[in-house]
Amino acid sequence: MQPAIAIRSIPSGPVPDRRGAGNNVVRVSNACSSCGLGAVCLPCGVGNEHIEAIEQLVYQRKRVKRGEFLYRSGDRFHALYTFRTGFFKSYMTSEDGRTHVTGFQMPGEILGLDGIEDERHSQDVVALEDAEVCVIEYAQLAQLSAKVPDLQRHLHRMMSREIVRDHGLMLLLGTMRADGRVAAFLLNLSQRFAARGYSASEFNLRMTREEIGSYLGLKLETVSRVLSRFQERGLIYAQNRAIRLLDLGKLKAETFDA
Amino acid sequence: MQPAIAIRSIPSGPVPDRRGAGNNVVRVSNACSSCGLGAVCLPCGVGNEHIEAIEQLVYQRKRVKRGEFLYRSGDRFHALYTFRTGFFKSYMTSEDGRTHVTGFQMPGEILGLDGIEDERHSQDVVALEDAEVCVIEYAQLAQLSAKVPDLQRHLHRMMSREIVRDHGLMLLLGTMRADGRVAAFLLNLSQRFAARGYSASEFNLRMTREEIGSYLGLKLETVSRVLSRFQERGLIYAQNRAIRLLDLGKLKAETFDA
DNA sequence: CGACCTTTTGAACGTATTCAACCGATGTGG
DNA sequence: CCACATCGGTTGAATACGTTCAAAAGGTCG
Repeated sequence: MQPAIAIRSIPSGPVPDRRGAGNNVVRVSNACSSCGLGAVCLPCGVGNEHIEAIEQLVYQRKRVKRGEFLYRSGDRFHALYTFRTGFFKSYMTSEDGRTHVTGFQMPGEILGLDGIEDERHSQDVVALEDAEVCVIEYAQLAQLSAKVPDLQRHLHRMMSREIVRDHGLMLLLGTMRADGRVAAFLLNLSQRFAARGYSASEFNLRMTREEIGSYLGLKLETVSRVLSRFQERGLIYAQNRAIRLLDLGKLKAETFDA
Repeated sequence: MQPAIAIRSIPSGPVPDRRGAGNNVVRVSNACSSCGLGAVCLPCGVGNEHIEAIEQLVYQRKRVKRGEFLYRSGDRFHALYTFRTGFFKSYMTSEDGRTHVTGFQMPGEILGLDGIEDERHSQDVVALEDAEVCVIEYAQLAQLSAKVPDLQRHLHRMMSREIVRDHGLMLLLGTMRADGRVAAFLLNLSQRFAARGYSASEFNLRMTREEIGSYLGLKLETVSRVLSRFQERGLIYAQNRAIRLLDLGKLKAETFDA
């Protein structure tokens, strides 16, 4: 048995302004410019001269506690969401009740795109960690993006990114063995933590083995076994939710055909 | 051995205007209004008063012969595509050379959305059947959709639909057994043929067992075996590319947990 | 008409799943 | 504060499913 390690939990993001508070709707007027997520969030790629306009879009903040839903399948679509702090998972349920986790979302990533098609959401989105969510009314976003080409472009890009991401996941689900899937999953998390300024090699998982398995098309026991195997081989150190990546090269190699 | 059946191949769509021909660029000005794909294509959902504007977008037609690429991974993105006749497959290739078919496209469906993100296409798209493609310059589409809210809405909807479609496929790849996958695949094709006015129960596959397998995350032998099994049980009749669905109910039942 | 590609089918194999037991951490109520 | 219940995670053994390897037949296209 290896010694336990202490991995600091990811610190909370900056606390937003609370001026002009309504009842349960808190206005956060110039939030975006002080948010620190600029590089990964909506304003990214939009010129500074339009930041103000974007800030007007995010007219409402919402707190979603761990275990609560941001939205549910069948809910009427009216807004897109991003968030400063917290962690979400999204999942689909089929007619006959099978469920599949479609993604885990980190601060700055967009949620709600599944609802545009037919004005109803087709997934459930639940917080795995308390979250501060920025609500972007779709009607307003559409209106503004018609006036600000950069914003339109950015919105399209985000949707396209989601499509490309999904294709990547399909490739993983369609062609990789269990070891490759888990390795790819860990490397993906690592990269996304790094993009947010956290350690690329040490982090805490926010989800259970079962949720990982659902995401990767594996059973929870298989995920557990693969993690144990990686640990035996010295590729990672895993203690429950705490993960330390010890050999990124070998982990990457696992994603090749193996 | 059952007797061979003759399945009519899907008739070609209407032949577009060719007035105002350039060199290899053929202008097809009021193509959309006479195309017959309205219900499934770009103009769908956009008021008649704007049809003309949309027709201006499709300023170029392109012929892509069977086996030729519409675009390739890495190609610079500049346009979205739809088509009146033909059949395409799209696929991704990973760093280490594994490939995965991400979709089979029928007339009226949109191609190219994967390229918006970083101005490069991330997939290869190849014709499985000679095709007449409508090229929609992205810059123009973006410009027009800023002026025509219905068009903007419709564009967003198409991207969202692609996202939702991909999630459905992920669910299939992540949770279904071989029989369920193949059944779901056949039913999906059936539905899409029906939406285009063709028989829902009799059609010719345009793709090989290997391509089906790549799409479904199975090997070609497995696809072949499942089809044989379905045939023995009287769910379908399959003779090479010709498919006849004999029991939609039982086929649907295959997609439930089995 | 001939070469090549696609499809089918069989048999052996390997990988992930299933079922089950156990452990440890977390949280609740007495 | 401790006892207990619950949940999440690990591990083992047997099983089931899809893959791999191989051979042969049937189609298709130049």
